[in-house]
Amino acid sequence: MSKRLCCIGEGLKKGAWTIEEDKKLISYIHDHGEGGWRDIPEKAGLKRCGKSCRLRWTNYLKPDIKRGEFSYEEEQIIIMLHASRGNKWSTIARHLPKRTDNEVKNYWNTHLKKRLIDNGIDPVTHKPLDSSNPGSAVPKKFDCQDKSIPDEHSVQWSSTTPASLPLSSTFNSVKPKISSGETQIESGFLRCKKRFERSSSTSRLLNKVAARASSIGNILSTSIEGTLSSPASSSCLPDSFSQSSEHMIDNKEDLSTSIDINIPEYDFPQFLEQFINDDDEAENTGGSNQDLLMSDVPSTFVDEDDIIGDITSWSTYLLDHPNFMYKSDQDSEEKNFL
DNA sequence: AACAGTCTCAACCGCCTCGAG
DNA sequence: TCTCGAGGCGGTTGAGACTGT
Repeated sequence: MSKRLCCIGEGLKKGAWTIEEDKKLISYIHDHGEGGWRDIPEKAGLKRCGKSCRLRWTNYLKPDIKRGEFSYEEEQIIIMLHASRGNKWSTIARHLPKRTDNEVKNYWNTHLKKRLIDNGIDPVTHKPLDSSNPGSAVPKKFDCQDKSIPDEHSVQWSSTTPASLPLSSTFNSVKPKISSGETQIESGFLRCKKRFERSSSTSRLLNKVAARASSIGNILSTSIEGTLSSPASSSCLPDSFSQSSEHMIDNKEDLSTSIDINIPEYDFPQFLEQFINDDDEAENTGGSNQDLLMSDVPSTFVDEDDIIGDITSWSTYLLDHPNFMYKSDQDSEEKNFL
C-alpha cells in the first residue's frame, strides 16, 4: 500500500493541545457531532489535522471518559484479556467502559507489564520467564515489606499455565484483612502491601478464576470444542460482581484454592491460538453486537460458598463475550470535565 | 538547591480495514 | 472488481513530572 501523507500541511500545529484548542473542538463537536474529521479543523478553526482532532476527542475530551487510577477489577480484566487476546487494546478497552484503548495500552506498558516482569512472568506469554525452571518464577523483586508470607505459599508454576493470574490470586490470598477504617486503596496488581489489602467479591471471583487455572483450561478447551452449554445460563458472577466491593477474603479459603495450579497437559498458547480464531469468527458472524454489562448477564445466583464450582462458567462467559463490559462502582461518579 | 535519572502518558506515526463509488 | 479515503489500531516518542542523590 502506498504511503498516504496524513496531517501534513502548511501551518499545522503539533504537540500538546491548548485549552483554547480544546474548547474549539468541544464546541464544534457539541454543535455538529462527531465524524467528518478531515473537515473539522477548518470548520472549527483549528490548525490541526483531522486525525489529531479525532484522537484528542476520543482519548481525552470525550465526556464519558473515566480518568485516573485503574481499579483492581479493571486490572484483573486487562490481564485476563491480554492473556487471551494479546495487545488488542481496543478490544480490551471495550470491556472497560469509559476507558480508552490508549489509556489501557499506556497502563499496561507502564504498570502491569513491569509488575509482571518483576514477578518473573513474561508479559507476552503470561508464563514464567524461565519456563524450564518454574522456581525462578517466584517473584524476583518481591520487595514488599510484608515478610509474613510463608515460603510454602509460593506458586508452583506450570510451564503451560497463564501464570500472571495465579500469581495475583496467590498474593491476594495471603494478606490479612484490612481494617474497617481503610479508605482509598491504591490500585495496582501485585503492588505490595496495598494491593494485598484490596479485595472485593469481584476480586475473589477473579482470583479464584485465576487460581483455578486448571479448571479454566478444561472449561475453555471444552468451549473450543463447542460442547459447553451457555455460560450465561449458569453464571453466578453478575450478582456477586455488582455487589459493593468490600468483601474480605477468607485467607485460608483462598489460599487453599491458590496453590494447586499445575496442569501439565494444558497448553495455554495453543489454546489461545484456537480461542482467538474461534472468537474472531464469532465476532465476524455477528455474535453479539451490543455491549453487555454485568447487570445484563442472566444470572442464577449460586451460594457464594459454592462459587468455585461455577466460576469457570463466568470465565468462559467473559472470554466468550467480547462486548462484555465490567461496570464499576465508579461509573456513577460524575466527571469533572474541564 | 541543583542536577541527573526515571517515569508517565498525551500525542504522533504509519499501517490496516472497510465501505462507498 | 478495483480504487480511494476516512477512520481505526497498535507501536513509539518525547515533554513534563517526579524521584533520588
